[in-house]
Amino acid sequence: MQAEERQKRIEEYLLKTEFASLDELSEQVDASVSTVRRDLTLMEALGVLRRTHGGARVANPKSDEFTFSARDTHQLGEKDAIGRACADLIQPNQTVIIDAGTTTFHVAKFLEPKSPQIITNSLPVANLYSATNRIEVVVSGGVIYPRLGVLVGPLAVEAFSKIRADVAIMSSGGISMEGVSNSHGLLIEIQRAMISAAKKVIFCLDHSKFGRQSLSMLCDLDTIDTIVTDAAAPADLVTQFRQRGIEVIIAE
Amino acid sequence: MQAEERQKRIEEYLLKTEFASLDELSEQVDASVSTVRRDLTLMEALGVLRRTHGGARVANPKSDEFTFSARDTHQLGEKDAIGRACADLIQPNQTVIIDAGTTTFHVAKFLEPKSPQIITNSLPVANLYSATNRIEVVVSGGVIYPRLGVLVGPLAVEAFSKIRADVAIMSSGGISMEGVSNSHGLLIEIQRAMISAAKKVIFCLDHSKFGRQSLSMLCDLDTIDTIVTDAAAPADLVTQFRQRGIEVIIAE
DNA sequence: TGAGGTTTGGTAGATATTGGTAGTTTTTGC
DNA sequence: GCAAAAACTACCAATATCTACCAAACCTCA
Repeated sequence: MQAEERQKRIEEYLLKTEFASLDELSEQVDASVSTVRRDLTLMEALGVLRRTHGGARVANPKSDEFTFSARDTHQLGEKDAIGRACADLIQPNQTVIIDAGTTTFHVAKFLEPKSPQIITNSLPVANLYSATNRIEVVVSGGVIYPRLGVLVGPLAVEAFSKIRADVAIMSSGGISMEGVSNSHGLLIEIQRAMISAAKKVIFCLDHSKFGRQSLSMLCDLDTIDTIVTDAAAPADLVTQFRQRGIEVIIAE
Repeated sequence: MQAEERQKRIEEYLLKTEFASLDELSEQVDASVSTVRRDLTLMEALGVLRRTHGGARVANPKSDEFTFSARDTHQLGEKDAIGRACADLIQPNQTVIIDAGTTTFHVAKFLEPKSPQIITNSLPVANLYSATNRIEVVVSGGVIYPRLGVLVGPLAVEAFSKIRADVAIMSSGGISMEGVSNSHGLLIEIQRAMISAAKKVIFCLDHSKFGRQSLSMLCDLDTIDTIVTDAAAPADLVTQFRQRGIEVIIAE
């Protein structure tokens, strides 16, 4: 790839994610870390972006667009690792449903090489691939849920009830032996539709979700095929989930 | 192959891909790398493209009405004025359909005070209000049309056929006495659905669209209630449109 | 047909870019 | 506040690409 093309892709990627680590960028543009470093130095001089320790962020963040993913530098490393590990589970050319949420967004970042067909109700995920034609992205309809950039409402539910997919990549507010729960009542109905549309159900949950229980139950453990989490997940719960026949993948 | 033919093909290829390596181009036009090199040097002198290390990129990436770019400053002033003038036509609490396109995007920017309900298939418009909860935005479903950030396909058409709105704010590639035309075939069907869903149809067209005719006809003049344009619109056409009973508003 | 010019494909040496690696600085975790 | 880990800088060797030039092929027109 040409230097300019690489730099443009870095810029576009940053506009979507607001912040990115060097490793992430080097993977995205398929170049060595050294090269990305040089690109960043150059682009910083041009005022396109600002370098930080370990990565870069956009110089003038589009104010509102990605509030949720932007502020989410919380547990960035874990979520990145979960994203990579989960993307590894996807076979090329599969049809993948991606739930809205910060963790699943990080999965979406690493899906491009698998060239899957993606179906989502998340605007950030949609934006991630709106410029490339390497991946077909289907967006469910719906009303924008303010601040989260999620499409909700009957249009969304309907969209997911009409389709079939190979995998659903989900996230939620908490998981315990009782099942998976989520705090946004509006999302539950859509998530259920996603789950029943997919042959395989993967939940991406960082360790902080373990043992937590939110307002409303989403589904019980039998629904889950695979859980992807990070190294800090409590070992006892992991063991119990495995005994229940759930594949648990510890990222990194 | 003739030199000219070769250069034309290089240009066309670049317009499609934006970047291309020498090897890629030499394969495309079936000539040696040396020849392509010479072509590129010549074409760079003519301002058609810019050489880069290892290849070339187009000098001014094409931006038709629908290619959306955050840094689109092309005729920014006019489009802004049109946006304001068009937003003035909207009554508070109306339901408004917003077509995809750069001009209509500028309308969307000024709609917030009217707190309308917005229905759109444009990702940029959706992003504009994804963070605020002062406006309800309904996004049609659909497949993302690469690079344009527009949702197309049956899901989109279906979404608009099921709804009713007060106003449709449209744009297109050209308008003449024969009617309104557009270059993207895929969008036509959706735009027709938008038009028939709305009680009132407003077209936002900067002066460069006047007298132009694109590939496919979208609708005839009788369909249009109002045209919003800028001061540089050709007076003769404006007069003729008015005689046909269309309200023409000159912004600024 | 053949001289004269032009275009083409290829090649050697010069130049630029890339990926990797020491050694230093910054950040992190306790 | 200290030690370990991560990231940065600066440099080097290995590629990749560029320029400039040459000979062969290809026109053109008398």
